[in-house]
Amino acid sequence: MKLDSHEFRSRCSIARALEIIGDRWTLLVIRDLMWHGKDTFLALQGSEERIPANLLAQRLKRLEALGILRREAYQQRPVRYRYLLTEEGLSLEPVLLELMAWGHAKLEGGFYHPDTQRSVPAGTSGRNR
Amino acid sequence: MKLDSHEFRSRCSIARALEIIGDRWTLLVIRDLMWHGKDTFLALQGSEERIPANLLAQRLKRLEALGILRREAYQQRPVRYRYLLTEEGLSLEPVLLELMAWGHAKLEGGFYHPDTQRSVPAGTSGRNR
DNA sequence: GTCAGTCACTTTCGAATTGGAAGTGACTCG
DNA sequence: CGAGTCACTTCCAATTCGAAAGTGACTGAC
Repeated sequence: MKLDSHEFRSRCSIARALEIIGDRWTLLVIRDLMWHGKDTFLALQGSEERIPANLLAQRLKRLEALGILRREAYQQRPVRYRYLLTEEGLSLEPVLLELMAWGHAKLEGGFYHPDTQRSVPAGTSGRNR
Repeated sequence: MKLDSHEFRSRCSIARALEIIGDRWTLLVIRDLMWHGKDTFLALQGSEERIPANLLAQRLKRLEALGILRREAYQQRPVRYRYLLTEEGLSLEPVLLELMAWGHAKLEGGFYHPDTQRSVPAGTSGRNR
């Protein structure tokens, strides 16, 4: 069921977007795929937030069905997949950037620079409030 | 319990942000407060997405406790409150804007221009995929 | 005064999801 | 062969959701 066959409960773009990605695990998976080179089940499972395996499996399946990501086999015996964001998935990057900016400014979270792949650790900015 | 006393499960800004606003009702409430002049319980309840009253009450209470919004009485008998975003809440606007851009581009959602308060209805953009 | 309507919640309860842990099958390797 | 690894799946208690009904404090009409 791709994005174009999903029945939405609202005409509003934000509400629609949140129906697709409005839970925290989905965006965290997309973050890891987008920026951190984590593209296998085990790598995604190994993030700091420690997503439970059943939720990770369900999210990957769902995001694939929606066309946000796709998987491709990188070996055959046993078959193993890597997961890759589609253009729909990649185009969520500005959302991630703004979330990160807010989390950095208001919550003292760390800052990742996607272009240079560098991180500023959490807690290094003053509280801007 | 304000943002500065919340215990986070991750150092990552995005994960932290999602711990605060990573459910769909929260951001929809913030959207209505931010752009649509819906600042009373009844007005917020009347949005197209039809948030259930118990969830709305809980989200308002939680967001107030976190310092994302505040409430002020606009009448006394019976006492009635309006809800207003704090600076923390208002600074989520770029997140909303990017969500809207993605939802508009990929999901044919409508587009709202906050500066002019004008809306382009859902379904008016071609599918850019 | 009574009654119906309004509003801001609260409560109820079944359904759905989450989260943590254990389990399973298909491998690989010593 | 057995142990370890990986990608899930299953299980189950806890939590959250969603829809509807309930409640209390009003207001206004009769």
